[in-house]
Amino acid sequence: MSQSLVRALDLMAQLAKQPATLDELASTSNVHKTTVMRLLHSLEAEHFLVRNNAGQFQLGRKLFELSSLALEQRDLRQVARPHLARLNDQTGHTVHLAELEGAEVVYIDKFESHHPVRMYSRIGLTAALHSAAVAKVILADMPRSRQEQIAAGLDYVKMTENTLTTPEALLAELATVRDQGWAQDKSEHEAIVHCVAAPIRDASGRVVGAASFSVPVVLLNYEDLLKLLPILINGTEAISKDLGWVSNERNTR
Amino acid sequence: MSQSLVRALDLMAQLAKQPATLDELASTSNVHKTTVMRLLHSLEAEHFLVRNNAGQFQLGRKLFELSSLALEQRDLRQVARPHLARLNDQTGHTVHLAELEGAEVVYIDKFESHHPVRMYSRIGLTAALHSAAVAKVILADMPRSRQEQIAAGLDYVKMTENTLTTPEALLAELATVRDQGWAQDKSEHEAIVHCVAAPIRDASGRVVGAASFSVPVVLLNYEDLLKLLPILINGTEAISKDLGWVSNERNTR
DNA sequence: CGGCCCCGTTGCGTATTTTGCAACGCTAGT
DNA sequence: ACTAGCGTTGCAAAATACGCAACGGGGCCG
Repeated sequence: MSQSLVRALDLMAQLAKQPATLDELASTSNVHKTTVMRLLHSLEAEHFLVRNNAGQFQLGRKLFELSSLALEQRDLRQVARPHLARLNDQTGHTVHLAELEGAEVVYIDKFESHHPVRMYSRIGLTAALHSAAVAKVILADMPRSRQEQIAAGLDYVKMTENTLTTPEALLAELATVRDQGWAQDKSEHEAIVHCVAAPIRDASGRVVGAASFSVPVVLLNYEDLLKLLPILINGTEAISKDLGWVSNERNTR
Repeated sequence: MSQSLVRALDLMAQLAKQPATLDELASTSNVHKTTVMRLLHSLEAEHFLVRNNAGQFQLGRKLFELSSLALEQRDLRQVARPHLARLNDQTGHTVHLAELEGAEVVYIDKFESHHPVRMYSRIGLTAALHSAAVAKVILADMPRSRQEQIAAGLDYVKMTENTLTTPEALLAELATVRDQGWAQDKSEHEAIVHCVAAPIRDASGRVVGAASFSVPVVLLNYEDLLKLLPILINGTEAISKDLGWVSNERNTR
């Protein structure tokens, strides 16, 4: 496609992990040193890159600026933010907001736990479609045919004892989620955390995103986790209302 | 430099402001439609771009991922985070963290005010060197010669009544900041907010960043703002210590 | 129903832009 | 003084990106 662009994006991805020197970048990317340098210069000129005190290259302010700007553009995020902050304040637990982006479910906002035990996640990462609670919630709203298509295409990496590993299991789970109006992740992704998620709908009644609590099992057992559900659903419904959703409307997909 | 790359970065900057269609992007960037499309395709393939429901192009998850990853790489940010969170909790006011990046002072972290009146800022933006308190703090640590060089190169846009408008005024201010160990922004940037900032030092004693409180004048008058100073400095010193700074060391730049 | 406008897409020939090579300069460390 | 690591430059070759012109499919309006 566009060679130089793709190469530059790849360099940025490398630099996101850690600052590096020219030669390091050139060798790990199999691109000639000279070429790498020219790309870096362009990135630097546009402030996507800076050299740090050690003389290494690292990503620069323009990247952060575009990211935060673009994130603000997402209506869902804007509307949800105060509600999610409230959920976080009330419970002290990690709150995530996820949205469908193409064929992936992406975390677009996060509020850190107030407890010392944290879980690992990051804005911009994708949620595993067969294990994350937020993904289940979003998939559950899709037409059955699409669900089957997606379920057939996953590779069901077994991340813990409880991970669903077959399309059938996933489809059955999605049916449950759809009926009950929320989803769980009972240590299906990471053994040490479990989650509950609930859908967010817009004026058309379609699910446009999901919010979740992620809690280390050492803090709350499954039973206590479920006690957070009313609070969560209260929050997601408030967000949905802000998006124009009317609750008494018959949700006829 | 690298034409296609620079063009692609420019497209991303456009899209950060708002989602757009192919033709819109082509016309505002003076690049042929076909070319724009090919660049967009490359960006899309790398997940820097997605099409939204309306069929428009918007920035995608990879951008967010790289940004948050790269931000985590910044040692200062990592170390400062819990301290800043505490400052934010204690006071409820907006807390900023800024760092020198090349010849610019960039906001690399932010904790929102708990009060309804917020101020406008964004991670990745640069601070105005002649008015922002965080910038003053960082500049104040530089050698006099460098200060003069920078002071001579600014364009002193007058943003409020109180904005410093001459190199002399700025240099005098920097001397004061250096002596007193903190800086103010008395409605010099925005008439409705004032700030106080304090330096963060690493093991070498050099100033590596600054943290600040930004408070709307309607919430606190200047006198009350200054009462936040002990809390702020307490926080920045704690961060400095975490970075290996030893307080009794004579600060002989 | 027909025509129009907006949006994205494709094929092709050209030449501009990017690429790789080889060699150089600088600094720091031994 | 020698070496190793890092970034930089000039140049010639060609691969890559470019612009053009034209197509196709919706959706909207008359």
